Parts: sequence; structure tokens; C-alpha cells
Amino acid sequence: MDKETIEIIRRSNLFQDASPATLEQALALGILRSVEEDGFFFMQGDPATHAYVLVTGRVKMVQITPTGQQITLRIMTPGQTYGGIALLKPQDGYPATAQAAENSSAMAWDTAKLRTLAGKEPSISLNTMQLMHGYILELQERQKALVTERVEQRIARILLKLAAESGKKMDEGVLIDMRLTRQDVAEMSGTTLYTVSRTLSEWERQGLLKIGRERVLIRDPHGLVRIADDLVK
Amino acid sequence: MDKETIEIIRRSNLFQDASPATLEQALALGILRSVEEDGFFFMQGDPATHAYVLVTGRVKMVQITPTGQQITLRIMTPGQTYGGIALLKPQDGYPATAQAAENSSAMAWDTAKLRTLAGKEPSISLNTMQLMHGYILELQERQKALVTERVEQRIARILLKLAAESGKKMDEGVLIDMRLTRQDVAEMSGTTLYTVSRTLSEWERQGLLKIGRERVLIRDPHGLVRIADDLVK
DNA sequence: CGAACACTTGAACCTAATCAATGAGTGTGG
DNA sequence: CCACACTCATTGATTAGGTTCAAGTGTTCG
Repeated sequence: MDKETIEIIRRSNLFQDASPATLEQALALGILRSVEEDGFFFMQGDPATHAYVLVTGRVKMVQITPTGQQITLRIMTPGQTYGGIALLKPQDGYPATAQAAENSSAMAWDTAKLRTLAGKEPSISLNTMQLMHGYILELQERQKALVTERVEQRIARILLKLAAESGKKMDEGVLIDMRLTRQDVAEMSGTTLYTVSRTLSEWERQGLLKIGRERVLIRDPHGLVRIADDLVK
Repeated sequence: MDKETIEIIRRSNLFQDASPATLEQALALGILRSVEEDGFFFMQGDPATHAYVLVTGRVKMVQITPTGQQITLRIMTPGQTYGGIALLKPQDGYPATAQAAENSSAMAWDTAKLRTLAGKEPSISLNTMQLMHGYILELQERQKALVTERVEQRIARILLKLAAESGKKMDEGVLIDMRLTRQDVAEMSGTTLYTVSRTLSEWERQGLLKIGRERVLIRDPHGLVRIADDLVK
């Protein structure tokens, strides 16, 4: 296993407090799984057999409605954990689908191994709870946004969040460093690709950002914050 | 402490798997707190010092936006746990406000006592995780509803959920056994009290329910399910 | 009895969804 | 290397669903 990978696991939000011994064991027990773009780590409803820590790439957690409509719950970046429910209730299905947004690889542990690890390293259970708690806050926040904010604000927020997680500083501003279609942004902000397209175009006209195919570069983060906080218009 | 109370704690989703000894200790360590209608158990942002199990009454978990708009996250019924975050991260504030929807009483444990109990009874930590997980599912479900469903469907879903939790079988149908204003329903379904009023009136005209001041009686639950699932119109 | 609160209903307005048509960029195979 | 196909994106026109505002009715309670 290469150094890069080990380092990511060591600093992951699941194992960050584990002892070196536990970490070594974790690395030995885990298996590395690669999934190419648009492939799935697991689908909503599958028995929750494994927990994953993303090593490379980007993974979308999505839900699909009976009518086929998709909503994107979150986008995972390397070092983040998903499918952690496997520790808790393997018999239950995963509550969402994990789809690779680009070629991705993740370390996976099955329920039994995970429990072995958690047995000797309490921080793993604790971290899992922290993750769940953080996720709850995020969902509450999102719910508040969906109910009380206009689409424009929600799109601004999503862009700022993506910039914070996957942003890359450039001369002209902050580039969101991943392939990102208008449809993706729409699914994250709870709107349609048309509205996203119009909104981004308008913002480009105002000089807030530069847009391209599957690319967004934020030139004026401060301006976006003002929109997100509804200080304009 | 009266028998009623003990029974509720024993069957609560926090202590349901605890040994009789632990339960007894829990009852000894906990303090009973009463809050009258519209009062608060805690406010969003307060340091999370206590976890509660509701004994009598109804408690709303609400969030308030900077503009003063309220959204209701959930309504707790006796036996349910709230403020469980106290076990995990007391230094953090509560993520939402707990307000009594009617005169209510709840058993409370501070962080230290909670940890003592959790130390000797692992099921408590496990149950906390289950609670968090269940809540995550609920929030995801709600988010999906907010993004993909029309207001009518969401109102129908809320009524059905309330009926399931607080419903009381009557001759003419199922009565939602709590004071419930149009505003309350609006805050839960992410709409306005006007839309709720119009919608309920229309449903009464169709004979699906009977409405009164702070009262809803569902005469045709099946009909509501059909609306919630978008099988009509 | 009066005040506060809950609720209803009409009318105007507006945001964002939907539909439709077209354009631009990317990748692939002959 | 170019042509074709495909995916992604833009933009205009229309419409629907729901919000907002305003006015007024009914109900409860001190």
C-alpha cells in the first residue's frame, strides 16, 4: 500500500484518533476498492456490509425517488467516511446510494472487522457518533435552507461549500476542482438545471464568477456570501 | 416517583435495553423537570448539559432563522429522547430549541451522570447511535420530500405521521390528539399557514377530514395516503 | 365584554418549473 | 484529422403553484 493511502487513512475522520497499532491493523484488515466514474460503491437498500473511507476521487451520496428524480445528499472527499451504518445495523440497508463522481478508490471494512477494531479502539465508535452528529447538523441546516431560502441563496451556498471542500486557489480566484455539471449543482441545491444555468450566467455577467463546461471558478467569494446571506436584492 | 413515569423511562428508546439495576440507578440519578406550555427545555446554542426523556406532554424541536422564521424539526412524544448530544459533545451547543407544545415533564440527566450510566451499560451508547441514525433517515426523507414533492403531498404526509404518533381512534376516524394550529402544520411541512388552511378546507369539503380550531380528525386515512403518494391529481 | 388568537378567503403577484429549440464542447471511430 | 454523435449548456416563452397581503369571521378566555 502506498504512503499516500496510509496517510489518508491515518488522518481520516474515522481513524484519526486511533493508536498506531490499531491503525496498522486497520490497514491490514481493510481492502481497497476502486470504482470508476459513474459506478457504484453500493446502492440504497443494499445490506450494509461495509464501511468505507474514501482515498482518492469524489463520491456522491444520492437518493432516488420513485419517479426517478435524483437528489444529491453530499459529496465525499478523500479522508471522509461513508456507509458507517455498517457498524451499527448491518442487516438494515444503506440509506442512500454511493456513486463515484470520478474514478475513485476507497478502503473498505466489513462489519465483523469493523467491530473487531472498534472493540479495541473506543475512539472509532466515538468518531462514528461524531460523524453522525455532524451529518445531522448538516441535514438540519439544509432543511432550513430549503424551507426559508430562495433558490439563488441556496445555489450560492452550495458553491461556497464546494469551494471550501474542493477549492483550488488560482490567480483569478478559487476554482472548484472537480467536474461539476449544472445538473449536479441543481441536485444539491434542490432546483432544476435550467435555473442553475440562468443563475450562473447572470453571476458571470456580474463578474462574480467564470463558468465553463463542468467548471466553476469563483472570482468574488465575498459577493457570493452576500447573496447567500440575502444582503443583496 | 410514580409508576407511570418509571414505566415510561423503562420503555424509552434510550433505556429500553438496560438492566433493571441500571434502570434503577438511572431513575435515582435523573431529575424530573416540568415546563409549561410554550416554555423551553433548552434553546439552540445553549451548552448541551442535559439529555432528556419526555415523560408527559409534547415537545417541539424547532430552529429559528436569523429573520425570525421558525421551522419545526420534529415533535417528541413521551418515551422519546432529545438533547442526547449531551452525551457526546457537551461543550457544543444544542443544535435546536426544545419547546413545550403543551405542559410537559421530562427526566433529565447531566453529562457526568449520563456517562456514568453509559459506562456500565453499553446499550445506552448503542441506543443513542440508533436514535441518531433514525433521525438521519428521517431528515433525509424530509429533504427528499421538500425537494421533490408538492406542498399538498407534504401536508398529507405530516398529518399521517402525526396520526401515527399521536393518533386516537374515534368513531368517526383518527383524531390527532394534540393542539395543532395551522401554523404548526405549516412549520412542519415547510409552507405557510394560508396554504395549510386552504388545503385542509378543501380536504374537508371532500370529506377526507374534519377540522376545527387546533384540531384535525382524519376520516379517510387511505385517501390521504393516496394524496401523499401522488396517486391523485 | 373586550382583547387576543386562530382561522378563512379573495386577489394580486412572483418565483421558479416546465417546455422547446438551439448552440457549444468533447470524444471517438473511420 | 475530421465528421458525427453525444453530452452539457443556454435562453426564450409560458405556466403553475404557492406566497403575500388584506380584510374579515369565529372562538376562547380573563
